[in-house]
Amino acid sequence: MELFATQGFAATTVPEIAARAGLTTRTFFRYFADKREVIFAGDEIPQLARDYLASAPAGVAPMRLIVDGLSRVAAERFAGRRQEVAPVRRLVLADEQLRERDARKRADLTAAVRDGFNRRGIPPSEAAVLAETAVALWHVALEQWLSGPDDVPLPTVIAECYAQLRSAVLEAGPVPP
Amino acid sequence: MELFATQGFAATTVPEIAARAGLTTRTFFRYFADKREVIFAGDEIPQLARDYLASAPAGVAPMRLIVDGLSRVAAERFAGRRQEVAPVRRLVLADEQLRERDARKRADLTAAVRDGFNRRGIPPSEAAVLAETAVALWHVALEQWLSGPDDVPLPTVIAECYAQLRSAVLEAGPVPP
DNA sequence: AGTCATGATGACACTCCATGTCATGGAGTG
DNA sequence: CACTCCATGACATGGAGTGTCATCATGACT
Repeated sequence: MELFATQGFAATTVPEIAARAGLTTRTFFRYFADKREVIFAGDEIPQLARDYLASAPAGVAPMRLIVDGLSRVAAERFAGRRQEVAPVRRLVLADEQLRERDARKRADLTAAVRDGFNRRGIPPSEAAVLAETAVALWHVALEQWLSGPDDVPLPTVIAECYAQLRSAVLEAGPVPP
Repeated sequence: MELFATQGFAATTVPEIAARAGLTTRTFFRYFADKREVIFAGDEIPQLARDYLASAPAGVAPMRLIVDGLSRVAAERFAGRRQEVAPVRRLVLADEQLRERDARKRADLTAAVRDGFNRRGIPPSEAAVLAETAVALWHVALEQWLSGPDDVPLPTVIAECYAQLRSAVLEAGPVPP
């Protein structure tokens, strides 16, 4: 992180990182699949999503499960950590390769949520729509939370985003026949 | 595409591609920023989205704009081309690097749609939610269309996906206060 | 026809990422 | 004390991607 902060991600080589950590390049690649993973390794959110969807009571409306689940993850893993998450996020957004890897991680999370809904007996097509919606809400809320003032809790932002989605759907009405 | 079909994407080197095309490796990289772009280059959909949102009449409900716009792009650019798009999609889904690039292209499209809504005067936060929803619907519908039978038109799948989103939101109701 | 600018391509060298392979050494175990 | 196991180092290699200069075809202008 020190090297990235001073030189940027792209300009920092793996040998540099390894040397700073007192290791060889080869050992670096034994811990991280590639250079980008050094930022993203150890992401537990997909597993959290699976666990939450597996343990939630049956019969709850899926979209309610989503808003509840997002708020819970927000409260458990992000509350009070905004000042610590924001710099990493800035680093990711500043580099094309990292944005790309971030997009892949997002796809991984979507797959986890879709899988979680499938295991709850929701048919694949609907599960896909729900998973995409969940992750979309999550990302918009996170981005907004990180770029906004420090005194707004993430669950509040999530609720606002969902409210916007809901009103957009209500305003548009059903699909024309 | 011939090389990718027989060897897979990862096992095909840029010198191989260049030689098959009668060019040098250096020239390949003058046309494509990297090896992955050879699959994705020339994607016009983000620009289509911008144009559509710029030219659509004012006052239309944004979510209606989305469903209409997606159906239009589907009809204009994908109607009858399912047999031609599906193999490329399979190639992308079979390779990790290509899935990653695909995720980035999706993010690019999201940015274009968000921008389009912003230019229509929709506030940033709402525009972000709308853009994410639009691209989510698009991807789910496209995936479902490509994996399903050949006689279902893409606009129909889009309408079904939106209907699922709408009923999920209606079922869940407003956010708890 | 001759000259010149332009742009595309080839040729070459180079750095960095990523991986396969074997050697080494230290921590436990009997 | 020998032995196994595992992490790391050392080394070699190949492929991606880029900078730089030379070459050559094209077309405009005189």
